[in-house]
Amino acid sequence: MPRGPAPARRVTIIDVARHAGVSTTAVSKVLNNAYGASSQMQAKVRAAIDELGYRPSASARGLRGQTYTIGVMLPDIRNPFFADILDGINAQLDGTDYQVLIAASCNNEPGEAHVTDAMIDRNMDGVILIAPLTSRQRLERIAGTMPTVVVGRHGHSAVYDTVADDDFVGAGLIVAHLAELGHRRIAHIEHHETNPVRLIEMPNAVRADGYRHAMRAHSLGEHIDLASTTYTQQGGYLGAKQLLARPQRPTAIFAGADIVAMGVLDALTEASLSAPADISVAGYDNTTFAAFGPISLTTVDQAGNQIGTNAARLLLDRISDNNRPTTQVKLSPTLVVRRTTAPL
Amino acid sequence: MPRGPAPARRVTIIDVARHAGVSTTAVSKVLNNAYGASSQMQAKVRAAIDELGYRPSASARGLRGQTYTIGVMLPDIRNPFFADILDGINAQLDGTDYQVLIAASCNNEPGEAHVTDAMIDRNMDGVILIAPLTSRQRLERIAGTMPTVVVGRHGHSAVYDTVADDDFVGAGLIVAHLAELGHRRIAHIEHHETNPVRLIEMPNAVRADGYRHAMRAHSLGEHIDLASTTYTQQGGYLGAKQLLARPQRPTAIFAGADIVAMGVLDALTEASLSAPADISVAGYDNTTFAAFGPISLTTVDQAGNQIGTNAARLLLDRISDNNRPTTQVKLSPTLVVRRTTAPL
DNA sequence: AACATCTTGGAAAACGTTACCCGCATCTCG
DNA sequence: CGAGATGCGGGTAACGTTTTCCAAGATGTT
Repeated sequence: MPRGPAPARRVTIIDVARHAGVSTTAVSKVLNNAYGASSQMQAKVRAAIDELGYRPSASARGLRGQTYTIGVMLPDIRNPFFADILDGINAQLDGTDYQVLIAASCNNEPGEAHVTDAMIDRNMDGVILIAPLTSRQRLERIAGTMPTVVVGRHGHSAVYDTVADDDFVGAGLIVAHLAELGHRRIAHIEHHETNPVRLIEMPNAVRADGYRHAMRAHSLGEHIDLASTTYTQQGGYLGAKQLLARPQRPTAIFAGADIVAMGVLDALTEASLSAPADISVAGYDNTTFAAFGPISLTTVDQAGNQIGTNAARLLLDRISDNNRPTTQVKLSPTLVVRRTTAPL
Repeated sequence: MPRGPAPARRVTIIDVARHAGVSTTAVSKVLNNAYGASSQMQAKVRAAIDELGYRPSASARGLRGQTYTIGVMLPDIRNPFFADILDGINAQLDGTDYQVLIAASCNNEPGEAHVTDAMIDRNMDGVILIAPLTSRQRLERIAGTMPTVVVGRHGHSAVYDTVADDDFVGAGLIVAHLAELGHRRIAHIEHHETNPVRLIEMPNAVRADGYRHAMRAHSLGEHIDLASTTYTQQGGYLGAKQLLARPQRPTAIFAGADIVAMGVLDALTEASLSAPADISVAGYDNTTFAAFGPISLTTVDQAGNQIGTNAARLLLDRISDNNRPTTQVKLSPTLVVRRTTAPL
């Protein structure tokens, strides 16, 4: 069964112009709210647009100027925290002419390079890069090509704006909470990192730093105990197994991310232990699943929604004025106490 | 601090041609592996491309032909089942020149229209629409504009390919499993639906149908009991509260989706009940979180990965030959028994 | 040797927009 | 009333590709 016979040529600006009895310039002016179009002409043109169902071609527009497209690079589509950020972005961009397109699952540097190149090739008007691994140098090159906002990475740049949560403070909140409950042997599962720049800029490294600092501040320096794996469920599982095998088993585990805490709970179940009866467990991110009743994980809320809103706002600002100085937004995390942590 | 002074004009095909001492036509031919380029010239051109770091502009390409972009429309980025589909799509497209871009969170018909229009405007080479609510008529109009694959919706079309799981069979698997465990009062939480076309085509409706049919096949017709809410965690929560308030409380609840089952477990926790001790609970989709140890939900596996792989393959086929007859792929679900269901 | 065919490369015309500039009316102000 | 603004509309040249063509030389066929 072959497809319909009519390939149906697209309606172009020329068709609209002819139908309204004006020039293409006029139509373009109306489309862009540009100067030099009487209200009478605007009406005529808009009527023609509606009648013909005309929609401008983004490709053609891109060749001359804007594409009205904003790219969002996501490292991991499974982490529900990123969904919160997206909601914030969408909320801010709703009602504008911009369309958000997401590129997901670029979980390593070459993958990220591929995605950002693709966004540049497609003449996107701006990009929001979420927790990128890409080197600083490359990030700045990208930002030199198109308006860029980097989310969830610390450090200051003269060419791109940043939005991040204060992970140092956040880690401190968890340690303080656990210490207050009487815990002393508080262990941390971190995402392994050796790259020197990332050790300063990446959230995971800052959280680990915040953990160490807070432990010392509570005079618990001697109990600092880290398992170094990855920010995945698997990483949490493996990290917990390491920690449970220690001669001095910790009484509380601070997982660097909720998804890591899931892996910890998994390992506890397997070892016939439970939280908080045997071991207190805390996460980070306050994802939807942390709030889920049967889990009810103590965690840190990053206000993903606000992160997204801020990122989108900064991007729009930069699109409209590429020469303004860069901005760094740092948001304050809050502690969310639930049922996986208890007094010792 | 103003941004760098060099806007750095993009390298174009003209620059490459000049640098290699050939025509732009020649460069284009090499780029597209078109006929009429000696291997000697290919080498020259490729060298120039590498030296200059040239990348073709997708906008300009789109104006003449392909954009090498494939759009994926996702109704809900929080449902991890869709992530499995995406993985399948990416796996199939990896290594090709196509870039996948996702538009998410269009959870109603106007939202979907907005997204599909945006994809058409951007001259995408093809789209994969996942569980769309859009009317059949509009779907066919979209498919008339660009290659389209519809995922997770039953029914046959002459203009677009489809990939779906056999939800009717899947619902039967759950009912059979529960009946075998001795349950008779097996209730179902469905996604409310009144639109007549969708009652036939949407997975939720087919699952509800499969449930009814299987109940009768097991001579349990008199115990058919439905709560009609939505496929969300909230929907599961509300549905479960309804069912728990029935004079004849069910002994097993079949939730139409894992995310719904989460809500059910939530409601059980709140009512100081637990699964499977007090009530057996089953979901549908086998999402990552169903496999999560502390939850360990009995469910139906849809092989999201294979769904994605098939959808991407069909799309590539249609892009290369838009006149071949349409294909309907129907995959068979499998039962995954875990720890939320037990003998009565 | 004459003719047909194939190979290799290039010139030039699209594709659909927007930006720049120009021309004509119509005001405004001394 | 003349000169300068101002308002309004259009002509046309880009933007960076791909896609016809077409020409010229090489090769093969009678």
